[in-house]
Amino acid sequence: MLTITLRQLQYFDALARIGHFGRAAEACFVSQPALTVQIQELENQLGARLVERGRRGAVLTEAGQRIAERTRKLLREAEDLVQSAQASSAPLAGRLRLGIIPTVAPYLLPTLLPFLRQTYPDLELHVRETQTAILLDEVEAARIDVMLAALPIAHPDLESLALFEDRFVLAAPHHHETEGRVVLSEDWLRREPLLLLEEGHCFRDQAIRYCALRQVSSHNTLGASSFATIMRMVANGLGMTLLPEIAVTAEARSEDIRILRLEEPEPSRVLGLLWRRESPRTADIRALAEAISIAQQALAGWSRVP
Amino acid sequence: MLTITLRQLQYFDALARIGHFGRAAEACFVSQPALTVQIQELENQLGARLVERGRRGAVLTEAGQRIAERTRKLLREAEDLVQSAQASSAPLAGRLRLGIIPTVAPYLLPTLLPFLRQTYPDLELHVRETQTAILLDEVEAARIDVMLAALPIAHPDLESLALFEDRFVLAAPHHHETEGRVVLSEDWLRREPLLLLEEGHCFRDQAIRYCALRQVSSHNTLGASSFATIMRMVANGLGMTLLPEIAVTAEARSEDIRILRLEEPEPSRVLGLLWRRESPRTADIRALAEAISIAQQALAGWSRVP
DNA sequence: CGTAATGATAGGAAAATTCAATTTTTGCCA
DNA sequence: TGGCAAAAATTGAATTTTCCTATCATTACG
Repeated sequence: MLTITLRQLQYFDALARIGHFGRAAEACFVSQPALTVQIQELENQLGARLVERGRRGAVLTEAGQRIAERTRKLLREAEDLVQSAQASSAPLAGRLRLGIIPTVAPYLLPTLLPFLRQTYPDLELHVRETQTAILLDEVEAARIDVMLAALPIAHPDLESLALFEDRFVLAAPHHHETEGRVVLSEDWLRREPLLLLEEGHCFRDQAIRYCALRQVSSHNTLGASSFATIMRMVANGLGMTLLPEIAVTAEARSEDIRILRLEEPEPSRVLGLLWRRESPRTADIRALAEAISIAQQALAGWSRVP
Repeated sequence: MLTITLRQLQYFDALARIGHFGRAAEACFVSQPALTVQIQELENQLGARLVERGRRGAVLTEAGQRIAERTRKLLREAEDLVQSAQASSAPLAGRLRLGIIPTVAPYLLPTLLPFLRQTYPDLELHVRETQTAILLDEVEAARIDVMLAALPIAHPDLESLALFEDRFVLAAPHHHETEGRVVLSEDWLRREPLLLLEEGHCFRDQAIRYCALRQVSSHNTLGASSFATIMRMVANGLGMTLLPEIAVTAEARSEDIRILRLEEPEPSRVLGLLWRRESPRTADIRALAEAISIAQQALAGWSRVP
């Protein structure tokens, strides 16, 4: 008679992911007993033990793992169902949850958000900023609808759309008076350390890969959590950094910083959207892509890159 | 936050299928207001109108149709999830819902059920007897797990497994003293009307197709709802009929009935199981197939077909 | 108009879910 | 072994949800 409930499945999904009754309950914004009871009820309904309770929290049984997999799928589809209903009305109306990587969000959003608010007043955009790996998890679990990150990302269940190319430029202290394109040499790097973001940022990896390609070692990598910090250091003559062009306008205001183009072929990243292939919001997502492109073009227009 | 409930979806699914609040409520074993309220709640949660209420009941809106489709899919998967848990323990344990066509059920079940009860005491078999078309719907909607019917049936979402061949024999009044194989001729059919089951039984269609193949017209087709009725008439000399061999032992007990083999190539049907490709019970279903084959062989051993 | 069919609404009862507080279980370590 | 601490289960009361009966509102049709 199908007596289980979506709530039970949500609790179980949280428990399966987190492996701890108390913390899973917290993640669901309910008390531990509430979650415990629902899990027990689910086990009764299914006639199978799903988790082993032990000193170190909850561990899924074999059956539990199978069920957890189906549960995730079911919850994704339930999400889709709700989204699908919301997508029924106008384009870009209702709630849309967008994830953006930290090396893009602060530069794109100031242009994108006002534009969206004006063009699609019925859109309720939820923005989440984290690193690619976490965003990928969340897209896959239908906790966000679409993410903006650096492509390419190969994933069987995700679809992607490239939006624009974002070149990397060199930000150095103002005493560098070089004209024209710059060559990144080992020699130079020794004099002027390269400051990079902390681990986990894909931009950091891309920068390191570029250095490796240019046969220069990129040690001495501070590990800041934002360009703002790094640029403060650059302005104070503590080193230089690679900066995505999209960030130039915002981060290189100071007269103490000199923005230099790199020799051809210039390094760059391709930014694009990713979403679950089965997402019912594809129409909205394509409209969003359009909006982002417009915002980016406006942004590029103001750039003071030479 | 995913605030809809499976119950709402069940009610909506019933409403979508039935198109009438009162009767849908009845089908869900709740009162009409209960269903109405849940549908309203669902519409609120989704932020979309799903049904047009009118004088002639409820009609789905365009959005409603899309949602109904997703709802069906979701409910199917929820069913699968529950089944999948029940399938975890022993083979053929837990509830298994089997649909059988009426021209098979009464002959196979008396042998099959005791055998299953003995071999798989933990199996809780629910048997449903109806015609192929209805069974197909129910298999597809995951309201039954597997069906036994005459193959071939082509359906993208269903898998099938042929179990055994069931020949057709001729059941005629005892005054027919013919020895050996019989040829079904137009001439004969004029003297002795062919009695058939009512519309909807696939066996009726198969019988008619055989007659057409043999170039004899098969009008005068009473339309009984069971072989029992037909055989009573045959025994009283009111005509003859085609009978599946599986039914011979049960239906041709009377000395007033003569069972005659037909000339080669003998007509027959292939009986087999059908189930949804994604059903989590395939292991159980294959065990069931085994059991049915055994039951059928026992049955064939007792047959008094010449 | 009245009527019959259909869905919506109201009010109270029953069931479920939840929370805070407490107890039991479990594994660990002295 | 016995105490300790973390984790989950249980308890009991409060809250929320769901349901039912009875009634109302709307609509189309004779």
